[in-house]
Parts: sequence; structure tokens; C-alpha cells
Amino acid sequence: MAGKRIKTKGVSLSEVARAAGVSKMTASRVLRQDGGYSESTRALVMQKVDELGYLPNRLATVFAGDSTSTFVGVSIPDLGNEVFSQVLEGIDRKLGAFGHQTVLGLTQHTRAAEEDWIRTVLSWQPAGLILTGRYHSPRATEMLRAAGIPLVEIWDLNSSPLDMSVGLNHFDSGFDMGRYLFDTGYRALGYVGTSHDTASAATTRLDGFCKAVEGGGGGVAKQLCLHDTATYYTGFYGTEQLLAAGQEIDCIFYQNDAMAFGGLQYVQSKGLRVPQDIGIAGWGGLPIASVLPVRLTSMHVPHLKLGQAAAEMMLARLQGEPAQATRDIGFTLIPGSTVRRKD
Amino acid sequence: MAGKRIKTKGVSLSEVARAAGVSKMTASRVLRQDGGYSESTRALVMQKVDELGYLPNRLATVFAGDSTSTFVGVSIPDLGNEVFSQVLEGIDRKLGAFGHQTVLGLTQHTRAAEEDWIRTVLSWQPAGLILTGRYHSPRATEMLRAAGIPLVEIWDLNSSPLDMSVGLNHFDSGFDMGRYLFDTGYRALGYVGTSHDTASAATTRLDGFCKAVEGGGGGVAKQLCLHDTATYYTGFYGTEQLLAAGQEIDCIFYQNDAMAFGGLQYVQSKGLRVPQDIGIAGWGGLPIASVLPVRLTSMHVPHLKLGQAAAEMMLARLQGEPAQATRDIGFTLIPGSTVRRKD
DNA sequence: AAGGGGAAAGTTACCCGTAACGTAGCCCGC
DNA sequence: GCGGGCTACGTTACGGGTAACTTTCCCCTT
Repeated sequence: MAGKRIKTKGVSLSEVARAAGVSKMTASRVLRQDGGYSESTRALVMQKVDELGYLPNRLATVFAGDSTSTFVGVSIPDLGNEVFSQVLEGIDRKLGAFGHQTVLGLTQHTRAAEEDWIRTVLSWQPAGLILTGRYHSPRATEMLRAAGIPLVEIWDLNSSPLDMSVGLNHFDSGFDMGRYLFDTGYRALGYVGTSHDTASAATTRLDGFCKAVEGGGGGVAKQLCLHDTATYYTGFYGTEQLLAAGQEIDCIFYQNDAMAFGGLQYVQSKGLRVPQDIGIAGWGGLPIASVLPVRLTSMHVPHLKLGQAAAEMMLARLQGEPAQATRDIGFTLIPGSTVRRKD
Repeated sequence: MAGKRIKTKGVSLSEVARAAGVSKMTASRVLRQDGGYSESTRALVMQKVDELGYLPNRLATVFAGDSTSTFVGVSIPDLGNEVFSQVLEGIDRKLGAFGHQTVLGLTQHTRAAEEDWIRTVLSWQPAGLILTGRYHSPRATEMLRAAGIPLVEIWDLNSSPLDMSVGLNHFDSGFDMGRYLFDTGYRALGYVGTSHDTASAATTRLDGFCKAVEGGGGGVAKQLCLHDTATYYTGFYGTEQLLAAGQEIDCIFYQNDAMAFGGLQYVQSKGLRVPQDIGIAGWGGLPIASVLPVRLTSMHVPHLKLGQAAAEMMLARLQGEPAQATRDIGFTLIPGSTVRRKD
């Protein structure tokens, strides 16, 4: 009003109130349907709201009370992986239906990026956070604790989460796949995946996989972890590298289905028959897998359900209901046709 | 302080200032590196910031100045479609690199959902908005105008955008595909897609497609628009429906690659040879397409680049640079092997 | 007619940070 | 020695909305 700042924003509550000839507080009550006003006042205020095109300023609301916003921060490694875009979709649909907004963060699988993002998002007073993975930087962990808001860690099932956790046991899923391939008769197994600066779920799967194979008396002949993103291309070229070594390999387990399809394409381009000459196994369950002629042997994970479950746990906590701390959404081995059946 | 509200939030600037024995304003200056303080004061304040674990409250910052937030609202129809998840990734990576946060909105292809989302997001005082599509409800359009913030409409290239636009000419891309298939020799063409309550880019492509085919003297024998999402499954079952009618069809154009793969799988499961018995053409360019044995005839669109371009235009406007109003990111026909070449 | 009880509205203080302005103290030159 | 200019701060006043409290006014009771 003093003219020192130029008002560029929209209509404020005071302006609505003035136009209606009532106090700010009365207008506020009408808009929040808080009671304590007459029908004629309500109608008048609402009329002015319409006339002036008033849009409430939620920042001010959050700021005024000690309430949090309706934001929920969601961090995801990347969207190139169809897996995470489905998880995100599951989360946002559910949260959106209950009046919350998703603030996205792509952390590129690095803890530093995650920490920066957490710091920024927390400064917006979010209602809660959903983070992918259980490994965070010490400072991030400290901030999360200090924030005191609901937190769901997804993807890795975490028996002692910071707050809540929903996901699956990656070790077991790797183990089951290792056991399955071993039982199927493979003995010279290989692995192709990617690695990042963080201990990841994929690493845990690999651990389980190795454990199973070694437990059976075999061994994982060769592991290859590329410093790259886990896509069709890296699957293709990773397989080329793995096989170039000349070592005998009768079956390859991949970090995910996209890489497995890339690998499948590579070995077929080299004239190898699948599964007669070499077995191929993926992980994750890509939607396209179900309509391709080749049924990829894989481990199916209910991604959308995972996202929804995360959102449900978050919403329960936000509504003050007692929420369970962890939830296992499981996995299912899809036999497929890219590994040779025993007998 | 009066004890009427329980303070649950974190440490405030005042508390840091008090701990350091300076005024709020001095602490504020130190944190913003605004100058006007001595080195010893700076060190003291920063020490207290560390000790107390102070996190700035960005709500208050936005609120204090007449600045907008660093939020950018991004609306996307859905993430099931790999196309849009890539666009989103392109946007968020670029925006994130410049200190902005993406507030996601999945509008499910409906204008009503978009309008609700716009209303909500605007109440958070975003710095700008990126919306998919050029068709918005009248009220939405009005709110967007009134908000007076940068706006980028993506996907459809829009010669008279509300503010800025980046995308491609869907009519032309459909037209080019129609022309190509016609020139290749197909005469009994079919189309399988989905429809929603909004006039969509897919509809525009279909219009272009029909125009090209009719212009060549042919006609689109049969169009099928399912009220469903555009996935592998709907491609599969849509094709079943389309062919069940018994009408002669020698080539099918699909709304997107996912549907085309589903259709491909269906016709092959019925013993039809592709492209000898029937031609299959998709649209959009799925990453997996490049590593599958069957090279799908399709129209490639640079999704990631589209997202980045949208973010760049937004950032330019936010930094006050003169930004171009529209940008055409184009498309490229991928001949593939699922249509028969005219020899 | 006085008093009690509500409903409907207004008043005040505050949330947290920042812009604008005020001021104390110091150094400098003439 | 005094005014001018600079540095390093402090003070005040918002911004948009809400909680808590107060006031006004009307109706009903006794």
C-alpha cells in the first residue's frame, strides 16, 4: 500500500472482504465454510469472490497456521526406467485423489543429489516425503529426523525404516532367481547391470543371486557392472562386453528387463539361440514383456501397487491413523521361455 | 511465544539470530550473502545455523517478497505412456538444474481434472506452468491469463499459444504417415486408437492421416477408438475387434508404438505374416523399438528434447530473457520392417 | 425492564523472512 | 574539528491468511 512494492499478484482476501464490506476474518470463515456467518453474508462474499476471480493463496494459509502444506515430496532415481514411472504414477494418482500434490525429484541414483533435493523440498514445508531406497547421506538422515514429518522409504523393504517402508526383499528376489536358474541346470552364470555411487537394490539382488548360485555349489562366473544407465542399450553392449571375454557362460541374469531385452537382441544378432545356446533372465516385469513373442524369464514386481501402497501409508499417517511401519509387496517369478527347462 | 500455538516446526531465523546475538536482519543478510556484515559476524551466524540445524522456510521468503516460488507446475496426461514419462524427465532434469521444483499433475486426459489441478497449483504461487495439450476449459484459460505467469503448452504445436508452445504438428505427422503408407501401396487402411473427452493430439494425427489417404484417392476403411488407455493391451484387443468385423484391411496405423506392438502380437498370433499379409505402423518411437528384432514402422519424436525445450523456454522467461513463443521439435518417419516396401 | 445467551461479526496478534530506512561509530580530508 | 561518506548493524512495516479473543446486536426469559 505504501507503494514501495508493486503489487503484481492476484486478488487478496482483504480485497474480497473490502468489496463485500466485511472483515477479512469473515471472508476467511466463509471461504473455509467455518460457520459463524449469515447466509446473506456468505452469498455476498462468494459473489465478490467470483467477480474478482479470487484465488486463495495457500502459501499464506500454511504460513499462518502451524500446519504443513499439502505437498508430498517424491524422489525417484529416474524416469527412463519404466519401473519408476509406474511407481510414480501409482503414488500421484492416489495422493492427488486426496488433495495432495507431488513435488518430484529425480536423484539420478546419487546421494548427493538426493540430499540437495531433500534440503530444498523440506524448505517448502511438505506434508511428507516418499523416498526411493534406504540409503541416504548422514546429513539427509539428520534433516529427515529433524523435520518430523511422515516419511515412506520405498523399493527396498526396510525392517528398520526411518519411519515407514514399503517394497520388497531384493536379496530374496535375487536369491530366488539364482536358485531357479541353478535348478534349471545352468552352471556358468553371468550378470550384467549398472552401478552407481550408492549401494543399491540391484546390488542387493546380485548378492542374493550369487549366494543362491554358490549355495548350490556353482558360482557366478562373471559380473559386469557398467557405469551407465540401465537401458536396452547398456544391456546390448554390456552383453557384448561380457561375452567378449571368451569365458564360457550359459546364462545371463540382468539388472532389469530393459537390459535383458537388449542382451537378448545382442545374443540373437550373434546367431546364438535362446534358450538352447544361452539363457536370458531379466528382473522387474516390463509391461511390453507380456505381448512380445518371446516371453522373458523375469521377476515380476507390482510397481503401480507399490506406488499406491506408499501413498496409502502416507495418507494414513497424515490423517493421524495408525499406519503400519513396513509393508512387503512381494515379487513373482515369471518362468518365461528364455531359459531352458530342466529335463 | 504466547503459548497459544504449540511450536512444532523447526528452527526459525529469529532463533538463530538470538543465539548469535544479532538481529534477524543481520542473520538474514548472512544467509543470503547479501553483504553488510563483518566476517566475524558471518562466522558466528553460520556456526549457529549449523548447531541449531536451521533450515530456511521458503514459504516465508516467497511470502515476504513479492517474488514467486521456484515451483513449476507440470501437467501430463499419464505416465503409463513412456512418451510422457520421458518428456517429464527432460523437463525435470533441466528445471532441477536451475533450482526449480516440478509439481506434478496427472490429468488423465480430461479437462475437468486439468482445471482442478490448475486451480490448486496456482494457489501455491508457482513460478510458471507447463501444460500438455492446447485445449483447456474456459475457466482454466481464464485462470491462466489472470495468473500472469509464464506458461508453456507442449505436445501440440500451437501457432497462437496462450503464452509459449513447443511441440510438433500432429496433423502433418499423421498426414506424412498416411501418405507413406498409401505410397507404399496400401489401400485398405485401418486405425486403432483411444479417445477421451478432449480433442487430442491423437485425433489430430488421425485427421491428417485420413486426409492423406483420401487425398491419394483411397480411404480409411475402418477406425476404432477405444475408451481406454493406449497400452499394449488395448492395441492387442483393439486389433482383434478391428479385424473381427471381417472387412478387408491390409494395414493398420496405431495411435502409438505400444498399441502397435500389441497389435503386431495379435496379428502374428493369428498366423498373419507382417508385412506380407498385413502392415503395422506405430507412432512415437518407443526406446525398446530400437532393440527388438522387428523394426516397427513408426514416427519418431524426440521426447526428452521436447521436455528440455519446454524447460528452456520456461527458464528463459523466468530469467526475463526474450523467449520465443513457439518451437517446433519435429518428427521423423522410421521406415522399419512392418510395412511392405513398394519395390 | 433487566439480564442471559447466542449468533454474527470485528480486532488483535502472530507466522517468518525481507525491503526500506535509520543510526552508531569510524576513518578521512581540509 | 567538523562534516561527509562508508561500514555494520538495528528497527519497522509489511505480506495473506488464521486462531483466539472481544464486541455488537438481537431475541428470549423471568
